[in-house]
Amino acid sequence: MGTIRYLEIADALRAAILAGEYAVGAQLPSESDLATRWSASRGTVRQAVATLAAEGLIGSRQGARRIVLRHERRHSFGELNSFAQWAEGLGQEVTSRFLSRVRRPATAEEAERLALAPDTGILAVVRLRLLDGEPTMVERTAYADWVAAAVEALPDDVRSVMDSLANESGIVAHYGEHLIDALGAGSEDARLLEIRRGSPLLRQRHVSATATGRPIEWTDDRYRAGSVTFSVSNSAVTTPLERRTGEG
Amino acid sequence: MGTIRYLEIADALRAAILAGEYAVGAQLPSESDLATRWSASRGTVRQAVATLAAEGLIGSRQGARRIVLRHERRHSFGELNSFAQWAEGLGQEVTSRFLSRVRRPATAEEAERLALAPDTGILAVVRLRLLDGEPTMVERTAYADWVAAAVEALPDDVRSVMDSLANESGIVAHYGEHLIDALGAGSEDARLLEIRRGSPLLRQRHVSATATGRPIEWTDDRYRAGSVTFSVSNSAVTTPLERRTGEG
DNA sequence: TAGTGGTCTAGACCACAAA
DNA sequence: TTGTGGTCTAGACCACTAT
Repeated sequence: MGTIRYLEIADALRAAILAGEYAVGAQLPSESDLATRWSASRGTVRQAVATLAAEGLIGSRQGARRIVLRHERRHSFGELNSFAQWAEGLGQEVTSRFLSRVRRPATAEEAERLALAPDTGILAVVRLRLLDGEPTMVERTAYADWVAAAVEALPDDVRSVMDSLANESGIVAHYGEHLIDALGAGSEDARLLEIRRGSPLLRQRHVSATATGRPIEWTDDRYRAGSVTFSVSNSAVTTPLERRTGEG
Repeated sequence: MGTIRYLEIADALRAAILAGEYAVGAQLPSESDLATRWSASRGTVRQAVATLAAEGLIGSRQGARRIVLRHERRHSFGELNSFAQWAEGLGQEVTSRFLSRVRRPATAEEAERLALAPDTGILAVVRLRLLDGEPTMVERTAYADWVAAAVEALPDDVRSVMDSLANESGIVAHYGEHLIDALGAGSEDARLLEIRRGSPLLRQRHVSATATGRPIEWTDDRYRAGSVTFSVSNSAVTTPLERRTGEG
């Protein structure tokens, strides 16, 4: 089947690392070892270990064996972009309270983030997300004009809009950009999350785009402080995280 | 010189993208085009474009040309790990108010994050960072026992501890892990940052490690809300960011 | 000095996209 | 159908680490 050699090797190595077969700091077998062991070429082995390096699990330096950096697995793209998918992976019960869904002209920021002409009609949706019954996050999403109809066709209580869009309309997110900062709860935030106005919130704004780079949605998610933490690992060669001034 | 072929190609492509020679969504030349144009093998060209893909600048899908996703450059590892280096890149004046520096036994969390035995002596340092004179961030760092002496040898008002450690002692950070969340200001935070207790703060905790994976420092940085934003870009293939429950 | 990862080549075949 | 990126091979030489 779709048995891709380097992914097989990467999966096996990842499984061994997550199972604790290598201590943090321990050395992995050499590339040539792995190549003979899997009867694969060195290039294929390198692709496998590059995958794990990109996941932050292992590190390498010229001349020395690769070393294990962490034991924890990394979440998938889907888990990052879909609250429902993430919560399910945790085994927590996720519910949604649907608050509003209106068509209106895009604000200047929405138009820019969605690469639309100013005042293009977008679909604005507000939802409250609960984890195990606890109000956890307020989600305000602007869907681009060209997906608005597909979103409106979904039932109000749909578990995951992005999952349903993928299944029903073939609209799939391939790229994302995330902006993370903190702010005080506004009055609507406070009422919905059952906290005081001005209480600290963790805000994650993100835009999802298709494989062709076309923006699908722009969302502003506000989490109660203490309910989630974002984690990023980096190295001198891969630096996915960036710090910016102000509110991005 | 250290003229590495694929980095040359990557640099040229990156420069062209940042200069706006390709619109967002525009297609890059094909791999074979680039290979002949640079008289390099296809493998080398692929390594170049993989570099840009890891930076989030371009995306790709089998069968179609690569496309440009963004025009902005990404910060370097150093800029992410060193507040001073980051602020300098912005052209803002960064000052530090030194608050305390004491040796004490590691807390349970510090010992774990630094991979030390419980109660090992660490060096705890607290600093207030100001941007253009504005109190912006409170930084609480625990340096591992084996670097404590080197840090103590530095002057109190050193611009960047990590830079100085690299220059003076050859201790260089190669890997980092970052945990980002929000919380309310404690009384010390509030006093130092000149805000009210409970005001929202953006917290970035991170551990830096050497090329061999040995943890150097564990820090808790708290930013005034609105002063910084973190940004991460991801794709279906590279997902460096992760969301976790609770406070990590 | 031997082992290891980093770079590079020149081919090959396949899966997928677009016309 | 043609072009494109994705996977894979079997070599080669170099830079660096470890001993």
